[in-house]
Amino acid sequence: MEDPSGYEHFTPADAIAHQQELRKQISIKELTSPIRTIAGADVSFNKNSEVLYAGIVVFTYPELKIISTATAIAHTTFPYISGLLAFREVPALFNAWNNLVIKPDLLVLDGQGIAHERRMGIATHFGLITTIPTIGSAKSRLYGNFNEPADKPFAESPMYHNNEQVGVALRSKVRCNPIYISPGHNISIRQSVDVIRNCIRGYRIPEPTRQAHFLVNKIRIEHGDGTAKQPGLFD
DNA sequence: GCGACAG
DNA sequence: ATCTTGTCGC
Repeated sequence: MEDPSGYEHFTPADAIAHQQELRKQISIKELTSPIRTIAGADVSFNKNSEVLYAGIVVFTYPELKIISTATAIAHTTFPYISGLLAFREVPALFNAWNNLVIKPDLLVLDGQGIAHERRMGIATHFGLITTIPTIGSAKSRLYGNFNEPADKPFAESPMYHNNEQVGVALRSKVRCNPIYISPGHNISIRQSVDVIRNCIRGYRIPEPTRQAHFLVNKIRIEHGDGTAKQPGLFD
């Protein structure tokens, strides 16, 4: 398990080279051990602020009762660059992860897994450095072509790049845009979708991610970072 | 050159 | 991602 704390000084070229190196270790295969706990992770921040608020919420599975949470506040100067999200958010998430006393059997990240140009979405990246099985559940598409899934509960449509499937567009809620599911590491595509389906509780966003989102926004506001505005032109 | 572009 | 009120549709 390596330390992501050095990402701060990476250039975009360094980051891409690192992804090319890490991708060699990706394993997409059935998770055979039982899933008794699952967790959701998310990061919150103010636009144009270098402070990130990371949080992880652990649940029993498949009941989805919250049993534990952990947070971390971190600083970063790595900008948001499409395709390099992990280099901005993983260090903060890693700190929250280390603050978790009981590690879950599976972790859901807010972003892509292998549905990425180098198969290195944030879920895959986090799975590789922690060795924990991960699933990427994104609110919008980054990579992969697909047909619009039917407007029926849990309708699915595979996402491909050439002839390779990289994920699934899932209609988690009727009359809402689909969510994009892809395995991160140490789990299969089919299993990733089945687990996420079991985590949908009446909302478009799966419960682990939803609760993690509430948690990180709460600590951001508590920390007094809730209403920072654009730097005034005269102050 | 033009369009796309996780959070 | 965050800010932010109303408004259209089921």
